[in-house]
Amino acid sequence: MTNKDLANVIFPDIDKDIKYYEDMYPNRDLKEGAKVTRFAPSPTGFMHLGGFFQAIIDKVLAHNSNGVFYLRNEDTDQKREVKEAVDLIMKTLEDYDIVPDEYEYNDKVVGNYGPYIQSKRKEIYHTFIKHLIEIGRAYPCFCTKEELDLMRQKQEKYKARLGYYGRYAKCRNLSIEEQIERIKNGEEYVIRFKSLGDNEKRFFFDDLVRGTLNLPENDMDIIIMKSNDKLPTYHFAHFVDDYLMHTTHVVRGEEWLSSVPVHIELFKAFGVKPPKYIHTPLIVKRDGNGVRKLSKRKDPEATMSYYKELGYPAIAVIESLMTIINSNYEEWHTANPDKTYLDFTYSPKKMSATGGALYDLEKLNNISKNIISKFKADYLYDELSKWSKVYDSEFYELITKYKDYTINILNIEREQKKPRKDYENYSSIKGLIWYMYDELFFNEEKSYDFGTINDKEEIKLIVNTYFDKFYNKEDDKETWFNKMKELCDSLGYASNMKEYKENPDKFKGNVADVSTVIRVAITTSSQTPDLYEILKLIDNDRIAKRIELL
RNA sequence: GGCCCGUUGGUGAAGUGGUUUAACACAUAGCCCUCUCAAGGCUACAUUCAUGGGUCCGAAUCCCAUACGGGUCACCA
Repeated sequence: MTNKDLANVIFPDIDKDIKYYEDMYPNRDLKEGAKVTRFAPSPTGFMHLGGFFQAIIDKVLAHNSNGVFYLRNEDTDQKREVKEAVDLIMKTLEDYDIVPDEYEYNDKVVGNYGPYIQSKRKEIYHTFIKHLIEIGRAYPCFCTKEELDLMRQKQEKYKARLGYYGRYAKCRNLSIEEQIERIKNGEEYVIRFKSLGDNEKRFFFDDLVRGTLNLPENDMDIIIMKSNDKLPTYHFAHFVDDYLMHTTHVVRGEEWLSSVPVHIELFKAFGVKPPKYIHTPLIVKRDGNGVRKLSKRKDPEATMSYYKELGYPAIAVIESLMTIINSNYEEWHTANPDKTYLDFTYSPKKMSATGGALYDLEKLNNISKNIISKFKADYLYDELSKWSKVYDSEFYELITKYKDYTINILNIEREQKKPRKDYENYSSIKGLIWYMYDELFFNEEKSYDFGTINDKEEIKLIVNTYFDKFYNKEDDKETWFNKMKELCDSLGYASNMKEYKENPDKFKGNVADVSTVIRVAITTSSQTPDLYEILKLIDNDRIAKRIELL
């Protein structure tokens, strides 16, 4: 009895060999230096910000080197799989315009290195595992959960390293006869990798972010194939897929750093070169006095859908992530305003290796405000329309009914060298311009705060005098403002701020107080864009109705 | 507990032995401008790089120890 017999008992139907697949997936025809990256999420039902963060890096890396960025669905944990997860992942990548060069979705396969779904690659994994068994580097393990628990307890008691290795690996030395017999008896088993490593020995490993690391060799006989569905574990699938798909750069979270010795030994067992690794910092958030990993349950901002619901432009989210990816990004972007983030040369060495990057929503808001302020009004309108259609149907109907009017509102203080920056996302817009719509203005609970002037009669006097005697929709801005000053003079308010400051007692108030009254009377808010523009957009009869409410 | 990674301001961080009196950006505060707000302009914000020791003429930068934070040790990825 030989290992070959064992391999045939375990995989009687596998008739291909490694070479077959190596020939099937030859080296990619790319120019020197082209990087092949992949986004490899497991479909568990939501898209984590951290995964997206990695996808951006993958995309930038591939784009910059004329390489390939592909999507691989890591669905080997069928227990955790959520059906719609794949749709969500694809949709998110589409929303952010980072659709991979190669992927598999809804029976559509793009690219020559598929299948890109791990559950469809079973035969390939089995072929590689069979090879390992044949050369004596993998074996069936019959240990039950209870036995493993017992082993762990023993290890804890004697303060030994935890895990299945060395003398604790009791199935590694079973005779082939016994192995075959137990399999034929229908015993449950997993396949373990037979490690040749020595935990006392160390080797050097280059992580592109952290530099050269000195790590202990792996000596764990890790599970490479699970018992129930015969699918590989992450470690083994990582080796097979990234080898066959010719990934050059693996971008993954730093939680994988401690598995590096395992992965290196796997590549070594097949005599092939491992890819380069970029272990990214985890994205954390402040929690009391400490920081912790962003959690999908506690932190809404951990999920990509959060940004969509609030209506952040996709590019704003990407840009804010870019500032974490490489902090010289902003400087670069200011120096190269016409380029996009895809043109930026990402350098892993410059990436912070700090325990965790704190994702800062304030920063996002700032970036987003700047980006939205540069949109043309009709583009903003289209985006707002798309967003509100899904998340605020009432507002959607309103802006659809008054499309041109809405565009005009959005255009206030926009067509200028330094456009106004007050919309941080689409969901905040309604709260800032609601008063422009009579449907909202006359139906919402309102409270007026006129600032320094609060005598009712005085307020009415100011407003009535202004609209009866001074206001004219045809006026240009300068005339308009001069009339505002005339109004002040006629009612005993200072039209000149300097004069007022020098001699406040001589006046009832100043031009700022008066314009605030008019502003609030029409909008209820003292914080609005340019009053002149606002008044221009509201017809006189609508203005009259608003004055009646005072 | 073993192993691994990390520790510069409120935040992201630049910085790899002297050009650092520690960049840039966000946030915060103040002033200016101003019909409001936003924007913009100006100014302030780490005498110090977790702590302690060492090497050196010179250290945030190199070495050692300690502390603290994180990761990992699953038939999850």
